[in-house]
Amino acid sequence: MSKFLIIDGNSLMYRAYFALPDLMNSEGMHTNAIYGFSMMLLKLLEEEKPDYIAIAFDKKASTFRHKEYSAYKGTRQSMPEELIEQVDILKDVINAFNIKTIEIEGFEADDIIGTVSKIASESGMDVLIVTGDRDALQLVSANVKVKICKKGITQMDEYDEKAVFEKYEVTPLQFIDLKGLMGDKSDNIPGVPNIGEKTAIKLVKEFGSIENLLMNTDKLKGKIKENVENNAELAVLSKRLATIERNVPIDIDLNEYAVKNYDVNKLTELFEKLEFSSLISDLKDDSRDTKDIKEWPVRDFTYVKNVLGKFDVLSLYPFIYDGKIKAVSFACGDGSFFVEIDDYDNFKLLNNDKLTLIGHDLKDFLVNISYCGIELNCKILDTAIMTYLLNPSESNYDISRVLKKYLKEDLQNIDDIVGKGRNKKSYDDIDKKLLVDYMCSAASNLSKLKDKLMSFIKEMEMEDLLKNVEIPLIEVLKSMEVYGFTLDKDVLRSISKEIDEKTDKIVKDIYDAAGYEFNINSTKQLSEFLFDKLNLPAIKKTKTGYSTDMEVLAELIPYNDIVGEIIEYRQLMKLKSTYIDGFIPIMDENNRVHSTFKQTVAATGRISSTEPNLQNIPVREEFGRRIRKAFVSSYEDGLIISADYSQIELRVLAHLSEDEKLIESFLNNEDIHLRTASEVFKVSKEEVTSEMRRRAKAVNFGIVYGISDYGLSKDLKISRKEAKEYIDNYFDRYKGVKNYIDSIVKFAKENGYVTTILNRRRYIPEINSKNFNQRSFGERMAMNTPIQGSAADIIKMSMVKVYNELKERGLKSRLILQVHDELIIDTHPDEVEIVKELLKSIMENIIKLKVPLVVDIGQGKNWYDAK
DNA sequence: CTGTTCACG
DNA sequence: ACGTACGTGAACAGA
Repeated sequence: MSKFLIIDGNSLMYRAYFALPDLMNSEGMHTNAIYGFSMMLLKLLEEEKPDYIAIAFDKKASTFRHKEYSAYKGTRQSMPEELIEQVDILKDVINAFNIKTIEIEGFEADDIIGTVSKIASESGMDVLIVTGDRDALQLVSANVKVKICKKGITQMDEYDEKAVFEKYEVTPLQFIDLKGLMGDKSDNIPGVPNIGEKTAIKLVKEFGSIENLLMNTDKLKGKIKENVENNAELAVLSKRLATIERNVPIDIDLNEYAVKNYDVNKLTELFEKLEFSSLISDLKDDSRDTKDIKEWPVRDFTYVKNVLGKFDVLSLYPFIYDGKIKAVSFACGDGSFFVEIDDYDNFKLLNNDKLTLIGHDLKDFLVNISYCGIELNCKILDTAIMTYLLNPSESNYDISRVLKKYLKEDLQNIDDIVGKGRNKKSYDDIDKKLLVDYMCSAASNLSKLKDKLMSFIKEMEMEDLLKNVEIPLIEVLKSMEVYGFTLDKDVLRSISKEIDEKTDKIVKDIYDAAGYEFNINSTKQLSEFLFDKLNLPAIKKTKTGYSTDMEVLAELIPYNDIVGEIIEYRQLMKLKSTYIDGFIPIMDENNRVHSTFKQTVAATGRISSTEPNLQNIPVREEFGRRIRKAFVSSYEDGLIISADYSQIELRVLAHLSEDEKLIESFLNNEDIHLRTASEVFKVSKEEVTSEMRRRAKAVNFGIVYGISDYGLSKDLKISRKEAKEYIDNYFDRYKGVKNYIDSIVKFAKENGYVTTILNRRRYIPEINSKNFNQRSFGERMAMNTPIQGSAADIIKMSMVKVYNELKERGLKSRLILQVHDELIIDTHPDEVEIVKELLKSIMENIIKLKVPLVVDIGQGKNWYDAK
């Protein structure tokens, strides 16, 4: 059966006004009545779920009761100023709820309610009347109930016939007689003097009605008899005044009062103006909204505000164009909508620690809004990273590819919508329909994608890696990017000048030697000069001609002095173009450069750094190393502190292989290359020469890279036979390593993948190739990936912990860079000692291996000095 | 847009 | 007989 909810607007408005403290918004407007009324309305809609609803209001003109009795409601004070100013807004709110109000000239809300409830109940509906006034109890019948506010605004008593009788020992209709006898102070209904509730109930119970009482006054005694007899007319008038009119002449179509969706935009806007933030978040869990989303997916932020509070998991897909977030699509499950972004502050709506945001490459978005000062505290999940963990060798993790692969969803390519290169469209020229469709499809699939990926991740036992390392790392990398690394422009300029002077002279020398000018940077023109003009021996060929790389040039040095100058020119040009000319234009107003760290690029699990790449700043050659003098702290008198893992890859190898000798070396904190030299060359440690140590070091590198005699021979410029001897000797002495390498290759051949300490996985399809090169490549990957990847796991764990520790302790120092085995902290001068202790204790104890992890710390006013 | 070279771990 | 050491990114040249 349908349910008609009818509300006494005036009564509830007064009720809210008096029950609540004097609330005001920042404009000084009183809001308590609107607030209380809205709260009651929301609660009623949610609890009662009516099919029809109406709110009745008094009409200001005098009512028929005043005509009969001029003193009617005479004691009532006029409406307070603070309530009057709320009435119109309250009606706007009701309007935004899409609820119709009823007001009729000359009648009170009570009478409208009486009439409408009669019509509704006669047409077979259940009626629920909500009011603060007990008078309404007279309207109760078999299918009409009344709810009356008890205390405050949220507590209500519901009355049906039985409840009325239990409470007042009379029927609903006799309630009128009761009131006629008792009178009503608030309505200024006189009643019979000296008859209160007790006597009135007794009389109504005995006589049934006022009329019957007046006919039988002889049965009364004493003072009561006297009062009733002397006030018979008053009693009749009081009864008439107390009787709610149920036949107000109105033409009403009940269907007009069917419950509609409220106008979320308007309502949110009003609540925002009134500053009812808690109510905005109460506009929630309304399935009607999801329906709206599907019907019309373009929204504005007012709408978003309402919707976002409702969900504890939301998918988000941003459209970042020219470095700005132009639009975002939100989804809950597969319901989604699109919003254009005019004000980044709107993203603060996502600041909710109960919310989980699902995104694909969320860091891009988080970094972007962070540059505008917006930091979110919601939980995050990233489907791009999840996809990367499932297979870190993919060339890219574009959403369209991923959806195609895991959900068989076809998404139009974003490049087809936006255009590429010189065909890139201006934002306004983009086909909005296509963009909205693309973004909503992306967002609405993320949740399903997440579920699918998560089931695979659990299957592969990578949930810990995802949740404890990769996901927390997003915020760490974000912070590193946004904070940036401060550069000293003067240092760069002075090195630049030095390079210019040197190269000017070198270029002249080379042109003199050639007898003509050419582009020394061109491999082709340089090889013409070297191999045609100078007739030097061409040692190596490339696909396109003769090679002129470092290895070749080094061999040509003895033939002609100019070769040395070419080498120097190359080095200097590299430094200038990449690290000086490349850096100066990307420094911001605080002299900082902001790299982008890529979490889904390196197949081994490492992170990579781009634009600029801060992970390949020169260090090996002294001249290039001076570039590091330009990398300084952002703090006045601050320090750059560098903490690097000593021999982390060989330690990981010792752990994984459980090789006794290797473990022993690390337990005894030996010089690892010296020890290897003594083993490989079968001499005592005292007899190891520096050349032997150098070669042993190369052997160790070779082991880590997946050794081959050819590679080693080339690196050490020795014969393959000799290289093979080194390797054989090594494996003879380090049997555990040999066993490990054999078993990991075997594992890879059988399973098609290898794993790291944290169960990170890399597939190696090449390992079973019939092509020798491919297969060998696969074998080397099988050997190298668990080592390089486990080292990556370890430093990633350290990054998360170092970042969190600095944050929790409220330190000003910041983790600003990771270079695979090294963390760089921009350190506040007051925090040097604590940062050093913190780094060492966290990094060395982040995981317990079969060998200790050792961290070396360096400090200085710049990165150069921190080594 | 690919190839070469070279910067780092 | 095979002919690469593992993992990255940027600048430049020359189609």
